[in-house]
Amino acid sequence: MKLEEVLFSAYGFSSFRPGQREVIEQVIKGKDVVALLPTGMGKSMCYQLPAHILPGTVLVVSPLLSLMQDQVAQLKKMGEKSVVAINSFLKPQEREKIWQTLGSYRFIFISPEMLVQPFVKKQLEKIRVSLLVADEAHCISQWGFDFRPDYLRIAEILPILKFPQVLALTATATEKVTQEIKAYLKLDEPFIYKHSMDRKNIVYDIKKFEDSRQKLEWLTSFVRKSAGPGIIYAGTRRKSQELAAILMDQGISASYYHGGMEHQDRVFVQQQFQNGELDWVCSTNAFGMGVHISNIRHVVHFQLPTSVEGYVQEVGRAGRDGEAALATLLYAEGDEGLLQSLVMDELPTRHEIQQVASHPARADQLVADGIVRETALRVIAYWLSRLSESETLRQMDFLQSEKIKQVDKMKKLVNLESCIREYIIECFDQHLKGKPENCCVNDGIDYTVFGKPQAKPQKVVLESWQNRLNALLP
DNA sequence: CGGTCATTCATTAGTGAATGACCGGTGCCCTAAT
Repeated sequence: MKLEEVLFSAYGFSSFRPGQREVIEQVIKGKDVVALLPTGMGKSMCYQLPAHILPGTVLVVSPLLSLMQDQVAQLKKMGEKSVVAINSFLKPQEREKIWQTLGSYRFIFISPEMLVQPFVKKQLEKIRVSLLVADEAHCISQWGFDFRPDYLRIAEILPILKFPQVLALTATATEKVTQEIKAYLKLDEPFIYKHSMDRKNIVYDIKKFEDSRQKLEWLTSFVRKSAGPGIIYAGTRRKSQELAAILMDQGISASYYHGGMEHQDRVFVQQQFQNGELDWVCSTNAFGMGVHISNIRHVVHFQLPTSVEGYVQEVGRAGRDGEAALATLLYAEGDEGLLQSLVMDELPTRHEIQQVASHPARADQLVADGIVRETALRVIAYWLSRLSESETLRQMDFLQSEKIKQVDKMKKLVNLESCIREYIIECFDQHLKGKPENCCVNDGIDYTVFGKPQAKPQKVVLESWQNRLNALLP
């Protein structure tokens, strides 16, 4: 059967999007693949379609529980019944049942943390996995080194699964990140598909101010005269709430989102935004992954992101529909401060490493006493189980210097006098092929194309059935 | 770096200024306590 026929019979699509065919062909041939496809290019089809041709299960490593739930729901909606997410949402009974029937699933979604647990490994050993997928594979290098070290351990599952082929998917990866993905997933000679990272319909703007008050004044007047939906990225949780409050005061439809909120509140905000009931979300960098909304017109950065990669990911959430979208980066003197210090705090300190190394049995106590941070302990434990204390210290120094380089690239972007699009693409080790007419602040921007806020239809208030019935009756 | 919170001080009573310490973002896990 031809691929198009499978595509049509299983999913009802009649043609592939750019890149999909190339990637899927290689997967079916049995190659390992690293695929860099921009947001909104149908990455998930790259493993969904092969699942209908390969004999065994497709195991998908996914970074967020909410993303997993989403993907499962989406597959079920398309009529796929044999799909499951293994995570902490499961009740013990459900979990027990899943272990019993594990081999019968066509798709299994799992977090890296769950994947490396000994019991889970033992369960997965019993089944036939044809394809291991690392979804959002840039997380390996974005989070693996300082935040979620289990991301560096995904390859441990390969011998247990008797070396299935591997597919790594991401929208943003520099050459360095691509190499790290290859190294940590133990891919010898993968087929690498790289789509251009450039998003032609995104226009890059930078606004500079003397202090944060001016920034705020600009933001409120900008939001009032701009068409949503839009995301405003703030540097801290508190700031995201503050900005949302200020906008709401002006009668603008806005809310906030950050990692410190209750899970259900986060889900609620995201859904409101996706349903078009909310024009603006003020958030930390927690917001965005797994947000499927195609018509985001604006992404504003109220503070600097910590890397160009992070910036591109956040900006990339705009304009998935292909229509013009504006990315505005706001800068006030002194803004680098927060950036610098956040980045300095990311990695375990020398003191933390030395404490854990000299009291390995009391590590948990060190966390309880507030001497070592919990995240730091996990990162230290990962490295100390592989390297000596002095090697670990050296590794952290090295990672620190890499982070400083990333921050410097971001600082350079703010002060750029040449084309921003060109600079960004070069940060991703690619070359720009042709500039759009509306390009960036340094090449001149036509602001008229991004739309003005529309008069919203009055919100429909759902009446109770009694009231509606009464209204119908004379 | 910049904002916030706690402490200190002067002093005769509850507050207000000044100083210094501290913190800031991203998520999985099924733990222990309700």
